[in-house]
Parts: sequence; structure tokens; C-alpha cells
Amino acid sequence: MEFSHELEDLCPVCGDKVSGYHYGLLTCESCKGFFKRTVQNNKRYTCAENQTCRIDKTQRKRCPFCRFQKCLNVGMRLEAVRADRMRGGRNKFGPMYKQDRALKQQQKALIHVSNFKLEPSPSLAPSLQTKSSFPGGLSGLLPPLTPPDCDCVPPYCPPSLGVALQSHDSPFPGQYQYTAAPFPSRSIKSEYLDQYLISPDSPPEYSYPQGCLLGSPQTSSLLPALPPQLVLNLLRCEPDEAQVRLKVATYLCQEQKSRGKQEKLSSFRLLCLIADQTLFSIVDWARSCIFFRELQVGDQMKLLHNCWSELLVLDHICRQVHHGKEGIVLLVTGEEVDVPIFCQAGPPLISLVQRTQELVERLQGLQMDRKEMACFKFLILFNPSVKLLENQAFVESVQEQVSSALMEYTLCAYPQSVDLYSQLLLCLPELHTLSTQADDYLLHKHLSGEVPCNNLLVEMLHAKRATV
DNA sequence: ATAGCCTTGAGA
DNA sequence: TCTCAAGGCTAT
Repeated sequence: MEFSHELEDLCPVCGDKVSGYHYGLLTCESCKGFFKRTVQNNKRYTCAENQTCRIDKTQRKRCPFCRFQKCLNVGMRLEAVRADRMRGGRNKFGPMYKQDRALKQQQKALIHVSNFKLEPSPSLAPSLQTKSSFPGGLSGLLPPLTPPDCDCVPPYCPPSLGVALQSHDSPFPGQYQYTAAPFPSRSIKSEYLDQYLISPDSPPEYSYPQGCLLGSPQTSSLLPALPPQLVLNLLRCEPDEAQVRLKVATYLCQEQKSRGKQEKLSSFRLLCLIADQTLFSIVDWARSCIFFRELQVGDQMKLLHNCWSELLVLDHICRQVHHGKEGIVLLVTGEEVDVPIFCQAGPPLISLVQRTQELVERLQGLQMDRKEMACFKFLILFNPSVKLLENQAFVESVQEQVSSALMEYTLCAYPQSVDLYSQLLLCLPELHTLSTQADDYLLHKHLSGEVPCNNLLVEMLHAKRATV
């Protein structure tokens, strides 16, 4: 399957071709060299603009400051640059590279056997195509062969938020046990920072260019500016995209298998299933989150009923912001779809897709990073204006804590963009509007019988309508 | 300064 | 011995 190659072959910093693992993750040769030069020579750059320069293959030379920031943001590791400049050999990251390779291989194999593609539906998208290489291939979800991986997936049970919240099992009990955390690039940096926080006596060779002036304990010494602990804690709660992708792909595979060869899903129904599964992963995420897990189930349900569609839209937007390919939407399954294809579905969806893309571009312009995304999710989840909360004061205090941690973080990490925090917050109303628009669209489709039943999406839709 | 290619060497 | 991610070299 081409798309997995495409995804793997792009440098997360500039989008150039990947040449191997360098300093913690797959990058291109030039960003490898740039990172090495910067760290070895302890270079300090400044940004002539407002530290939001877009870094791509053609523009990467223009602003080394933003390029280096991006290197750090995507997870390149300072400590992989050797202080003694010794050549050859292996470092401690070797096993992680190996594990990451194995995970990617596993994913590729699974997606390859499931051979799943968006199918053109006469009513929706007559020529729906993806970036994948199947010639006219969009031949439905299911492989003619039964992938061995699918056999271990238990039958799907009708979902319910209450059950999902109370159960300690995943919605896919026994499906995949991940004995070791995979190696997502986003977690590397936080791991590194955590480690650094624990052992401040062994600082990395490179320090962040700016010190943090705010008075949090960890930044009061000569240490480089580090994100507030709360932000790191929130980041640690983030789910691993690769695991979610694998879960969704496995489910789709199973679903299509039970459906049989004749009955193919329409593109819209397929997208509903994908959204449904994503929603499950969002509930799983919330359930395991700090703060949220301390709430009573009743409050948990009220909060989720209130914000599920915003979280779903945000999840989608995060993916697009970091994906960074103009005019192409990246699905949670890893599949890439051309934006115009969605527009064939008619005006309501065109407007939704366009507005979403505009918000994506706005956040890309602000170079929103994963820590800020993690804070956003909590700000949306912990909404104290939700009616009839048992513990409204707690919800309010979480929102306040997260919001001040986000402010501190933006000021520490991007001190030259003093209004970054407010610019980010200004995006929240648009996100809310988008999610409302998406709700309306979904309800309309549901009423015309186009949304699959036994669906968490539908349950949430009804629950939300009932409370409004 | 950049980036493509080359050399090195610990661990599998 | 082979692999491949480190550092090094050099034309642009």
C-alpha cells in the first residue's frame, strides 16, 4: 500500500525524502545535517518574522530558527548528538529504532492485507480517489483473502458510552496487547524532558535559546526553559496515533469481513465507522486522563456528551496540522484523500470541509505544537458551563489550571510571540462552530437513514440533542 | 551554511 | 560479517 510508504518517506521537519533514523526519528539527510551542525556548534538563531515560518523543502534554508524549533517539536533528540564526536557504532536509541521499525512493519502488513479503500458511492463521490496506488482500486473495504490478523479480533458489540466508561477493558477486549510503548515521535521529546527533569545534573549539550522568565520552580535556576509540568503531564496522556490507526484498521477489516463480499459500504458509511472508532479512542483517552479519571461516571458522561464532536473535530484537525499537505486530508487510518473529493458530496459538506481546512491553516500558521494540542483537548473537555455537574468546581479549576499552564508554556517556548496564547484561544470558538455544524450535518444524515445504526456516534448525537 | 555522499565502528 | 546511524568531507 503506497500511502504507508509515502507517510514513512517524508521528513517530519521539511517533507523531503527520509534517509533513515537520525537523532531519534526518521528524517531527511539535510535536516539530519542541520540538526547536527546546530547542536555541535551550539548555534543560536533568531527569527526575522514572528517564529511561525513554514518549513518545507524549498523554504527550509530561510529561517534556521524555525527549522530548529521544528526539529525539536517533532522530537529530534539533542542527546543523540555526541559530545565526544565519536564516529560509528550504536547508541542507546538502537533498540527503539528497531521497535519502531517493527511496529511500522506490523501496521503495513495489516493495512496491506486488509487492503481497505474508500469506495466511490454514486450518491456521494462518483470518482472518489485516494493517494493510494490502486489503479481505479477503490474496491471496497475487504480483502478477498481473510487476513490472519482479523481472526483474533472479537466480534463487535454495540457500543454504549456508559459501558465504555465503566468497563476497564478496551472496546476490543484482548485484541492487541502492546507490551512496550511504541515509538511515536511526539512522545520522544516529553520522555527526554521528563528524564531531564529527573536528572538536571546532566543537562544536554544544547540549551533552549531563551530562558523562561516565569517563576515556576523548575525554571527558576539556570535550567533551560522547560514546559510547565502540567503540560508535560497532559502530553503524556496523549494516545499513540499508530495504535489508534491499527485499532481502527483492524475494526474496519473485521466489520467488512462480517459484512460479506456483496454488501459493500458506501464512502459515507465508511467515514461514519471511522469516526465511530475514533470516538471510542477519544473516550478511552478521556477515561485514562489525569483529572478526568477522578470524576464520577455521571460527570464524565455529561462532559463527554457535551464535547465529543468538538474533540472529534479537534482530533481531525491535529492530524491535518501535523500532516501539513495542502489539499489533502489524512484520515486516522493513514489514508490520504484529496479535499475536492469531499466537495462532491454537496454544499453542507463543502462548507464544513472548507472551514475545517481554513482552521487547519490558521493553526499551521501559528505552528501549533503537540503540547498546545494536548492542552486544547483538556480545555474543551473540562467545560464548567456544562449543566448539572456534580463537581462543577473541580471542572472549573482544571480548566483554569490548564489554561494558565498553556499560557506559561507559550510564553516560555515562544517568547517572541507574546500574543500566541490569545491567538490560539481565539481559535476555540471556530472549533465549536465547526463541531456544531458537523453535528447538524450528521443529524441530517442520520434522519435520512444514512448513518449506520448501533453506533456510538448516533448515541452521542441523541444524548447531546436531549440535553440542549 | 547547506546537503549529498563518504567513513567509521558497536552491536546483532 | 553485516547493518546502519553516528560524524566527516566537500562542491555548491
